Amino acid sequence: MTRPAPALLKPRKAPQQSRSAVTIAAIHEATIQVLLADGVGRLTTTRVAERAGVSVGTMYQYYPHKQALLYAIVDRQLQSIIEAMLTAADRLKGHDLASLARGLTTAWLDAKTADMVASRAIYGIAAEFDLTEVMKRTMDLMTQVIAELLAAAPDARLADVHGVAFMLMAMLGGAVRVVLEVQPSDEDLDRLRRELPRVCLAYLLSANEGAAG
Amino acid sequence: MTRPAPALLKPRKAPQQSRSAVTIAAIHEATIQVLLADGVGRLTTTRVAERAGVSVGTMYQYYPHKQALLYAIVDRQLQSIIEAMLTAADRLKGHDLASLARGLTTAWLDAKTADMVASRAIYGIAAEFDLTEVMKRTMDLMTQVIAELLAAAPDARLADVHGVAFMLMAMLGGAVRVVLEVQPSDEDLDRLRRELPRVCLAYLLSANEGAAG
DNA sequence: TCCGAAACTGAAGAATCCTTCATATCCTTG
DNA sequence: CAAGGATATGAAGGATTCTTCAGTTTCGGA
Repeated sequence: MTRPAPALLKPRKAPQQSRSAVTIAAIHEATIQVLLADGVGRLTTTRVAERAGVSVGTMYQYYPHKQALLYAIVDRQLQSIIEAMLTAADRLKGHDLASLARGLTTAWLDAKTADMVASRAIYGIAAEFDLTEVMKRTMDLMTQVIAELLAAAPDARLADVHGVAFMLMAMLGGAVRVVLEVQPSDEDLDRLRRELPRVCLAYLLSANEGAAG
Repeated sequence: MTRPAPALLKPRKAPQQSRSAVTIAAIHEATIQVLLADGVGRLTTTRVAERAGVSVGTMYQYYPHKQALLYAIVDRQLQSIIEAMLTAADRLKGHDLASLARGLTTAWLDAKTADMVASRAIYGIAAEFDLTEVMKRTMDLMTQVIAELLAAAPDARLADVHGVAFMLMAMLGGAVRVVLEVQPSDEDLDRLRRELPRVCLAYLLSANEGAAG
């Protein structure tokens, strides 16, 4: 998508006193709330400020424009997920396919549901401006990480490691996304948590067999 | 999400002369183009009219407001997908799990990629206002259809047919979505087409075994 | 306690955007 | 071919939204 201009997406200034940190947190929280309650279309600076209990001007003290605020929120969430996955990857390195299937799905679900509200809110802005770009980069990184795990698995004999990692990432990311997006019931979440590892493992074993010499 | 008001989402009037049909088609096409080129945020009535080569007023002759236009486009695409899937389901009824895995993924991918541009565009507005509602209903319907197919498969011995159908739908819908959303390369699409059936089949067999008496 | 910096305020300007409607043009049918 | 409905136009009103900035309040250190 050829969007407006990259613009300056960085925060305007960092908080120095503790009260401003509180303010920023309130703004973030308010943004997510408005996002979930009213949708992107009705996410206005005024509404966010109002719900955060601050004035509009305050927001503009930390972010040069609305986009920068949204970007900050998405970035924070993505970073948190990346971090969680990298930690999990570190722990899972060298484990067999079964452990990987279980470990990866658990880590992904944990990361996404830890702050489920934020996750759901973010799906809403993903389409806006150039967030696709950021999300694509994140997915590529995750795919890379998964590929390395697969390569290091003792019982793995995969012909196309990267291809399998790609599919795994698409399934994980996609399935969790569509489920979370529609305000899932507890039953739905349970099912996801129970079946997703099975899906991944079944696929891994199938791909492994198919490529066995 | 508590959104504005359901509003009247139906078209204002139906075309009677052939030229108006052409106009409507042009408006639809333009909407999708603007959506992909500029994103939801910059999708304005003026821009759409301009690209369609008509005046703004013309659009308001067929749709009471912008939302109705977007709704019409989403609805058309969803209906087309539903129809394709129902046709496929009809053909696949009574087939075994392997055929179902192959048939369902192929049908889904065909439906989504037939008008890939429209599909991608729609992912962008999905988050907006009450489209989540419509999409959820569509997904529920599809899940139901898949469940019936699974129940009718001769080699199926699934304990929780609905649960498996739910997962299958989440995987299909989700995986295809995340891949299409990021302007996939031909290689990505090939991979999806090649591996997705394998994923589904592997899962079905695994679930079938796990539940065998 | 007092002062300078940090943080906050919110009215108002500027920019969009949605929608209407009076008017003009194009078909079709009798 | 003339009349009447169907279709198209686009300037303008009304509403919303983003962003700024001059002025006020609060905090922290001296």
